Amino acid sequence: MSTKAEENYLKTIFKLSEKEKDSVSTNAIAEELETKPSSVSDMLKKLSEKELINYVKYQGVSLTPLGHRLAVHVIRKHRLWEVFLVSHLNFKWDEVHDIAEQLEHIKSKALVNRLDAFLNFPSYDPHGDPIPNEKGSFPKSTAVPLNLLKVKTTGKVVAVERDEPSFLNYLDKIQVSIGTHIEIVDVNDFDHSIDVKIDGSLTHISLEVAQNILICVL
Amino acid sequence: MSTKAEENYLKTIFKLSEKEKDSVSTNAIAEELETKPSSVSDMLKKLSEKELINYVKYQGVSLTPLGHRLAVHVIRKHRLWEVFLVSHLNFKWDEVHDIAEQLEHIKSKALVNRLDAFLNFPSYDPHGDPIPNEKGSFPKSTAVPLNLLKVKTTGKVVAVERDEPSFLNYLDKIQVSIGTHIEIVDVNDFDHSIDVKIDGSLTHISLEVAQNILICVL
DNA sequence: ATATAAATTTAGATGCATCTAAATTATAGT
DNA sequence: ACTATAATTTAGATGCATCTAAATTTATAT
Repeated sequence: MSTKAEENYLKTIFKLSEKEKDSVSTNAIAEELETKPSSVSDMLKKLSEKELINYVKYQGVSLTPLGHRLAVHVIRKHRLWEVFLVSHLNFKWDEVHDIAEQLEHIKSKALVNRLDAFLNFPSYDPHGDPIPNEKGSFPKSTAVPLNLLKVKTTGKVVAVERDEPSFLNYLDKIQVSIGTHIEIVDVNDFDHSIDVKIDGSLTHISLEVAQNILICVL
Repeated sequence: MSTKAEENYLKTIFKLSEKEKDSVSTNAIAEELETKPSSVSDMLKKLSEKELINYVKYQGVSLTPLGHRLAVHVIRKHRLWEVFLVSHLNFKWDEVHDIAEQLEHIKSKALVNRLDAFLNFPSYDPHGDPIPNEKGSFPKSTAVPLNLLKVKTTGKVVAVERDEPSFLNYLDKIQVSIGTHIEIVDVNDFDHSIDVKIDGSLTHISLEVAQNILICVL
């Protein structure tokens, strides 16, 4: 049986693995979890003993198939609870992350699967993140970060890559949500900020924001 | 902020306080929590330092107003989640206790209150136990244990006092659930077992079972 | 009233998850 | 190839929740 801390480490390693090629560094994990590298070392040793990660000292880590399965299952629970909170309890998309962080550690296979059915097997959470099914496979998606699009391209927001209320509130302010139509009007070569047309009206957004908005080109 | 263990101790002290007059003994707590009296002593010291209980060494404990509030809040969460599990996720009444034991420790005032509203502010959980409102007050109830009724009395099951699947499954088997009508046909003076008529058909039940079925006399 | 039994607490461990400070290993620049 | 720096690990603590075994206090029974 896995502890809450172990599950959070696996989830973090999974997340970092998506970006950072094959192996994930101790420091990267420490930063993501807002803890110390020494604490991470301790935990990596334990996860390795449990055969949840492949760990060679000083060489970074990767998930074993077992660890991968566990990480995906925790992510599944997190995202399903987020759907529940937004669609049935009327939370806003910027309010659900912290609560889901707690709910994702509830242990009951039956609960997850019945919740999934109750919610009609959703494929995406309120931030547009894909929800793996019971077997652990994710729905396919062809989304691209907004900053990679060329001028004149038009697309639809399908997901956002950050959970922080500050980011989500900003999106609310500029009227960006899942499904919003966006057209690239101009790209500033100096700071890579972008002029976009959001549902008709012109807005200026920074590179950092653009990188965290995923678009499906129309 | 309270830990899971602390909350479980407070809940147990609350539960035992209902029966055992004013103060609750270390041994009683240990037995209820299936732990050792020495562990209980340790925890009582901590709860006392946090001013959640009144504790005099060797003299048993009682809840302070603060401890009482916290215990009631945990019970509220437990019972609301049980309602959700049964009424929206189609769990049976004998399946929800263990899951609710986990869910009751989720920390979010907003979550509890929105769940309460989503469920339409229920007054009783699937076992008939009263659900305190946001302020901590319980709905009044005039229920009496089945074993205290006299022959010929008729009543309606309004609650059961145990959560174990073995007990609840037995009730399912003899077709007793919340709302069932029961008539006392005969009481056996030797072992205090009881002959009852349940929705028309005659059944024989033990004292122990009768003690755990709460009746509202009609 | 006092010995004995029962209940309770203390002392000293263990495992988990974390920390700081120090040591070790890897890497990058010249 | 060598050294300075960065990354990582180890050693040694701490706090939480638990345990066993031993000591202490309270209750009981003649």
